[in-house]
Amino acid sequence: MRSPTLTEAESSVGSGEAFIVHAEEIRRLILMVSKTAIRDLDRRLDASGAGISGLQFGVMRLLNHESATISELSGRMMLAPATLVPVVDALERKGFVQRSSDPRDRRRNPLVLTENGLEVVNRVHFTSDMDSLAQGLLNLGEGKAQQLQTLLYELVNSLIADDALVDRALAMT
Amino acid sequence: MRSPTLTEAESSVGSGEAFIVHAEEIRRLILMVSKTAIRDLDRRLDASGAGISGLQFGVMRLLNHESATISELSGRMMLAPATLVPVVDALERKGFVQRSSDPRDRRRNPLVLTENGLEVVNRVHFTSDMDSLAQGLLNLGEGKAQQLQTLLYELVNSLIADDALVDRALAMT
DNA sequence: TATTGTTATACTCTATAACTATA
DNA sequence: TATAGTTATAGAGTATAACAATA
Repeated sequence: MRSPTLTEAESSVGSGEAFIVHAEEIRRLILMVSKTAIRDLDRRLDASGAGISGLQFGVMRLLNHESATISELSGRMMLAPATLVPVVDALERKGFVQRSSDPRDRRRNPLVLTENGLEVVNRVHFTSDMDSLAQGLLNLGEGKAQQLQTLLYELVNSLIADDALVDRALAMT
Repeated sequence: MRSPTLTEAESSVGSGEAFIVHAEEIRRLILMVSKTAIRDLDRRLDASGAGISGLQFGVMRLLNHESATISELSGRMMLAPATLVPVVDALERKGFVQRSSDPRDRRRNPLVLTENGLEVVNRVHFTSDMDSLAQGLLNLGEGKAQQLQTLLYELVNSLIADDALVDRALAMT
């Protein structure tokens, strides 16, 4: 039971069925890996005692590279700006992030890490060698890990070609 | 700034640094792809008019293969049993799923799809050729899509070796 | 004692709509 | 008109703890 509409790409290649099968299986595998990765980070954040969530940590990590506004973060993380307001509120309450202001455009409130925030970002990592994902890649071997990374990179770039929303998404929780 | 503890695997290979870098990047890419896949399904479910969420659909899809209890589903989906209770409640309210009983073990309540539920599962698919992911794989080409699938499969099996929780996770939202 | 299903509860993640201030 | 940030609100997803029924 297929969708009756054929895309140009599908009809030009003529093997849409195979790709659906791939997509379904790849989807399943990717979701399993990502659930594992999210749980890895949550577990490590719990152990760190910093008292922050994965999303809060994702924001701090982006701010570690460069200051950014809520709008800019929302673009990079594929989230609605309103979603980030309580996240930033919490980080400010905990003293890890501060809202600053831009004299040249007073609508903007660039966020900056405090010293405490910096300390947390440097202490807790997104990925540690103890994580299931890192261990899994270790089991896989260097060559295959490299191959996988390359293929995923190409896939994401292919997604970008089709999907404006992924466009500026450079980092995520 | 590394974790001071070395795992056996890491010290035996002696290149933990490289794997951390891989893991960090692969983590990022995988999360982007999975966010895209989840959004694909949500969009399709909205369009289908069935009025169900991704998680609800995931449950129905597992029941399409064979009847299962909440406990069994929670194992396969890596979720707490309590998480699934309101999900099943909603599906039962909508008339897509029914709780039955097992005379041989009266603690168990195997879930079964109703006729309406069956219709929904067969009409809406997890993945369609219109999805960003399917399109991305199409752009990637058959050979690379196959390679990617194989590598992900090996990775998940490597995860399983390290992580009992992923063990029975055969399907996810 | 252990397991299945459940209730109660709470927290995180997420979005939409409507608003204020600024451009 | 458009953008940045916000408030209000709502809903989905998730977990833990404690309990009843059953094994």
